[in-house]
Amino acid sequence: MDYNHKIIEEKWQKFWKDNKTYKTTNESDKEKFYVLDMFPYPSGAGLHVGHPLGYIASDIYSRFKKQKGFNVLHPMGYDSFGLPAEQYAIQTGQHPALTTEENIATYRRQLDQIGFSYDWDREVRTSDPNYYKWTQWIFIELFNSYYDIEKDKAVSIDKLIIIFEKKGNEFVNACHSQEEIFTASEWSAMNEKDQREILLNYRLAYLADTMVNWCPGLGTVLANEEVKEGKSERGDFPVERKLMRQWSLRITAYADRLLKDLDPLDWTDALKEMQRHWIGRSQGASVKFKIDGNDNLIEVFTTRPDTIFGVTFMVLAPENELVDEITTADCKEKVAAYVKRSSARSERERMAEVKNISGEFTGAYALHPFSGEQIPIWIGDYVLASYGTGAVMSVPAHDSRDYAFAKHFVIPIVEVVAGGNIEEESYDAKSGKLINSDFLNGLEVKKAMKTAIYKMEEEGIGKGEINFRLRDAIFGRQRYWGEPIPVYFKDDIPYVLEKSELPLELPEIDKYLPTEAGDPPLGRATEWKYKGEYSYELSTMPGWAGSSWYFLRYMDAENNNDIFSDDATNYWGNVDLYLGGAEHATGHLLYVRFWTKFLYDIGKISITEPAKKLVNQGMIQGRSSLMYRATMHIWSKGDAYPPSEVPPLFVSNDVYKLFMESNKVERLSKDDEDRLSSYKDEIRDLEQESTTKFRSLYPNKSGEVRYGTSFTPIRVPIAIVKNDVLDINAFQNSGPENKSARFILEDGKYICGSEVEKMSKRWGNVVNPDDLCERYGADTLRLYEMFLGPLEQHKPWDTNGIEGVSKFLRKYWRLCHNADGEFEVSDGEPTSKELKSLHKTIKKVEQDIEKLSFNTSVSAFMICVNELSELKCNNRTIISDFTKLLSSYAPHIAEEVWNLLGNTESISIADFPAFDEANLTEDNFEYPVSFNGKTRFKLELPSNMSKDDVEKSVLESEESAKWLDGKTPKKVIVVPNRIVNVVV
RNA sequence: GCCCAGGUGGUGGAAUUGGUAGACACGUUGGACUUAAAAUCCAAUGAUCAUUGCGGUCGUGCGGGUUCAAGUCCCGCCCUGGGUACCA
Repeated sequence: MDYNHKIIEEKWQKFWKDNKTYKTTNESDKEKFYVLDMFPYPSGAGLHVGHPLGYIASDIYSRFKKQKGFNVLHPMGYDSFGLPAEQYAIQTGQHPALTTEENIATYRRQLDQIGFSYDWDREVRTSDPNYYKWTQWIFIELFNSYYDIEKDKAVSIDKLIIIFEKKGNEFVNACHSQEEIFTASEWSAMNEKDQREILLNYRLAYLADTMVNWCPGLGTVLANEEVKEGKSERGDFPVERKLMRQWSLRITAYADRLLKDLDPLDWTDALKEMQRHWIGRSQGASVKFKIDGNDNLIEVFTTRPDTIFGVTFMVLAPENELVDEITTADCKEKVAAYVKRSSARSERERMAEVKNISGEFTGAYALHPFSGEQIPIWIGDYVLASYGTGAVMSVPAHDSRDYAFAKHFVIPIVEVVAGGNIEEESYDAKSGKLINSDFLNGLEVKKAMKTAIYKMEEEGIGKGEINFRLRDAIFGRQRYWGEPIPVYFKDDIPYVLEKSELPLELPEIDKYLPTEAGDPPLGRATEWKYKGEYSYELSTMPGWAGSSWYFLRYMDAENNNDIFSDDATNYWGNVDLYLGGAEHATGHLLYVRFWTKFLYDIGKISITEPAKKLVNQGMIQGRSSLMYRATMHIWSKGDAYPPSEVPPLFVSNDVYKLFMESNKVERLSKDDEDRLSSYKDEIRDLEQESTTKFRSLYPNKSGEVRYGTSFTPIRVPIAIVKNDVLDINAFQNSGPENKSARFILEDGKYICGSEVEKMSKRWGNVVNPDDLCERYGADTLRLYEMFLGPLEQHKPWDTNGIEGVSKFLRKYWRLCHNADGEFEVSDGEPTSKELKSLHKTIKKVEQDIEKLSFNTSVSAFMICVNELSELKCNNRTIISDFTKLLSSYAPHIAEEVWNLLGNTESISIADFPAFDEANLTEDNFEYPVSFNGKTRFKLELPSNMSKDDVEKSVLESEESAKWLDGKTPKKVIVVPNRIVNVVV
């Protein structure tokens, strides 16, 4: 029988399913290994060829690890809450659960046909109440915890209450947003409502009035990382800032740990750098400035306390609360106008106007903490209300933004660090000696910083401080299709549900839109009340809630009594290899690290990081095909021909290029000139032809058809293009307007141009894995996706190349099948050549998989099969070992051959073939001999020959004489079994 | 602007980490088999000069440098892709 992928793949997929071949247990003597894919959001479009790339890589890796004797956990599930299903529900009225269910079924079918070794018994879906019950459970834990800075961990809120009862909050060292200080007796005197209100300022999940990113287009708030350049990441709707009472998670409490623990992780530097930047730790000091004639203080954060004597003005954010209070009467009007103007501008506009310097003087003065000098207080857009205290001390000599501001408004600039030229620009570097700075004079910047902070602390002016760019994460979404937040309100105060009351399930609603009163969609469920009495929280959790801990649930997915068992998490530990897209760098990957640390703090798990090693697979881009359409004119004195009937003219790629070239360069080569003029003739002929035709069709109209020589690239569906050659027939049948199309061809073919861009329906360049599985089979698809190039790299998809790997599999099949298509292997000892070929491959493939270099191992397979074919090898041992080697890449064909070899068990439990160096030793080595670094000839010599003998043999060889040309070599370099270089 | 990643044939990409640049494939061209096609197999394929042949020269984004030897290391640029954006 010829290699028939359809029969074979169906057969083994059924076998794996029936026999639960890939079931993983939590009890094993073997060492564990956890390979995780970032789970997909099941979109309606299904998978395109780019999605499975990472899944195939991780599948090969898992199967390989299994072969090497590990107990491998390799699960899959769905991030099934999310906006698209809800948007679809709004449009169609169809319940998102139904759409999601259908989409998941499609995904599953597509995944199954590629032959993955997932243990499907561990599947999770974030939208399944059995799963989100535990997401809610974690929320309750967060609500019931605060962050103790001294212990540097989350602690039960009950402990905090005890402290309040004993000592009040003055000495509590916790992460909080509580401003007032109270004593123990004051606490005890408070009613429950006030107490609970205060506790909210300490909880890790808290409700507070916060500036949020409000997206009217989606009708919900978004977290910072869901906003890209002022627009929503999903849907690309504008986002505005708005003050709202919202649920947030106090991720900032973990900022330091999130930063510190990054170092030892085996993640790419780029990714770690992105996280570091996102967390944005800066060290400096907070300094208090008195205001002249006002009791308030302006507190600022600065990273340059050393430049304190260079402060010549202060700038407050327009939103700063102090603005109103300190502005003098004569400045009121202008300041108010400025505040109004900047508040009206969206975040996006503000960003776009970075270069525009704007601001307004408040009329008020601050007093320099050391010199007591008056410092004017300004307000300005460039100071952000959301960072630090929303106020800065401006040191124009040593900060480029302050410099620009000072220059613009003509404010004095005082140099305090020597080394730059402040006439020209600010000197921002953190090196040089202090000048004009009283007690800091003569100190180096670093020393000056310490001294300044010391003095500030001594005099109670300020203190050393660390600031983070990271903001607390907004946790509520005014949406339906997400986890309900397990909270109800009594007297406007939030209470969490008892854990025994979970899950709090999503209620049914009539429409997936906000209520008339403007409440989120859950407000439509009017009967939905806690104990039939208290209102539930109406917003739901964001998309990343469920994905922040799913890797743990896989370890014990079927546990009904607990979120997961200690045994399971202790056994599986961290994810050993986590594979997914780089787009999750600051969203998902930061949150999953945060929740992992929190679960560690409360003693649920014993790891502090989710994944030891993380790899981002590159995106597979689409390759769009382009046609070039000539501009068309109708020249007419009177009544013209209807333009819609003039046939469009398309020119082939080469023709297009030639025309473009002729516009760019002054002179074309003779050859090109000739071709160009022949194309021009062709265009003229077509114009003539059309004109003649129109004259006869429309005898009453006058005119001429002309085609211009400027061209518009038009995308054409890749389905009607093969190897860049357009199927002209198919194109003409693709639409009425194309029916009459004219072409200027090259060699009788229309060659399309191409462009690499995102794979998308819009560009007609989507390639579906279903078609490829049907035509070539899953094994071929798997191999080809890997063959395409390095895993991490972005690369364009080009279906043409798939023939190569398809040929390879058929060649491998033929190795163990005779001319009649019958399975046939020979017994007996393999030859040394055969062994050499095999073992070379074993070594290479093993090394390659370990370093995730899958593309090169596919080449190695091809080389091996080419060699074995050459040797006409069908030796049982060789075929058997090679099959084991191949099985992680092409599991179906490997199972089949394995079975034909007489094995009854699945190949997935067979060991990885053992490598024996002895098979690779060579008697001779063919030395490349170079003269002055240029390879001139090759010389075969025994591999154990000494350096001196090699040198001698080389110099004595006939060929050398020619290159030495009678001269004596200056130097001869011999690298044993590598190279010989003669310097003349 | 800043921070990453990357520039190698017509194309995707290899290169034992300083040691034969272009493996392996695609594509193209020519050939074999066939009534024909498909499939399969064989050969050529970086550029250029020369050609009867041997062959020569150039060549890993650009310009320098280190070295017996550089795609690989160092210095200075250019370009492409990604991230980020007044973070005090």
